[in-house]
Amino acid sequence: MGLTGMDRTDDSLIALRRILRATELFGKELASAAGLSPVQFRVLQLVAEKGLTTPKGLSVQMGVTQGTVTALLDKLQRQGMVSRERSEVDRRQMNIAVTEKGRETLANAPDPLQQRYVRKFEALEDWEQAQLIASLERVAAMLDADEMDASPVLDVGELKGRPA
Amino acid sequence: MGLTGMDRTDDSLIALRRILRATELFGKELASAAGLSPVQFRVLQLVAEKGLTTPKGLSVQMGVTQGTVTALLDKLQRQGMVSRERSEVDRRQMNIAVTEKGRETLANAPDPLQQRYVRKFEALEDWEQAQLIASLERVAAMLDADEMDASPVLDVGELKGRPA
DNA sequence: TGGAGTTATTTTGATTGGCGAAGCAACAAG
DNA sequence: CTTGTTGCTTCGCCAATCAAAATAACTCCA
Repeated sequence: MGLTGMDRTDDSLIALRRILRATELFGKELASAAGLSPVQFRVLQLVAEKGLTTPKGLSVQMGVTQGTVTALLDKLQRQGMVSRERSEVDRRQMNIAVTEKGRETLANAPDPLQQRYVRKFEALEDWEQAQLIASLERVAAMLDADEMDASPVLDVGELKGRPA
Repeated sequence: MGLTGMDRTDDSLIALRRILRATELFGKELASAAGLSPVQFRVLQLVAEKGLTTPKGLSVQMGVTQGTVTALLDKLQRQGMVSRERSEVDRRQMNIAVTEKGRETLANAPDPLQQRYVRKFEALEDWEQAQLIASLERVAAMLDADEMDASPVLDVGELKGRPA
């Protein structure tokens, strides 16, 4: 059986792996460019996106334990990237916010992955963009949606409220 | 500016992140199912794919240093998953091969990500599959191809020899 | 032959990310 | 006020990673 079924599946998996690999490598690039580790950078981004979060929120979003988040925040705080303040409404909680320095770091750290991708994506024809989005969302759905706990995490996706 | 340009880019990035996240989580699942860490599993897979490799080859393929690979192979070897033998032709090199146990482990470790994905992918209409592949490859190209060192890594992709 | 330089691997000594369990403080419900 | 729950931190541990140094083997040139 020549170019049918299985081969196509392979092709799609290969493309997927390429995507995964590219993003992984760029993550490292990014990290060192910003003077933060990939994970630290990600935390900083999440905090910035939210404006204000809690360790708990981050741990759920990132799928790691709270202890891990604490450690990461320790480092970010030591570097002056985020601030930690006890919440007034519920004093068990800590409010995490980005500092000015953190914001600058984010602003000055060009995310090579996104920048390159964004540039190219925006150069595409309208219908191509639409097509790509449809495909990516479809793949994403095949990977996570059903059959899974529907994820504690979607966050970004939820903000945008995808259909399905 | 309503639903144009930027929003689309966002949508595509969100889908991308969803894909990334799903694979990351499944990696962990997989790992524990197989009794190996995600990275160890990946190494084992790579070795199996190649049939015979060297630490150097693996380090390039994975984008990590050789020291790291050595450590990983130590563990896999201790668990009887791979064998290390000095190469006859160049005795600086070590030949890494999967053992029977390693092969079994791979066979019995259901890759939930791939399985789920594969099942769904194969259920798609022909034209849908083609469309998805085209889109994924396009995205992959936008992420890695040009502008980058053309990557030391493609490996799987090279086996299949994609065009472009 | 015999260096000099290069390449493949391992070793060593860090750091980071991650987990689980234990501990502590604050809230919630009786 | 007790009991249970929740949010966070601490602690001890392990895996993954790196950079740099040490070894060993190869290559090449004179």
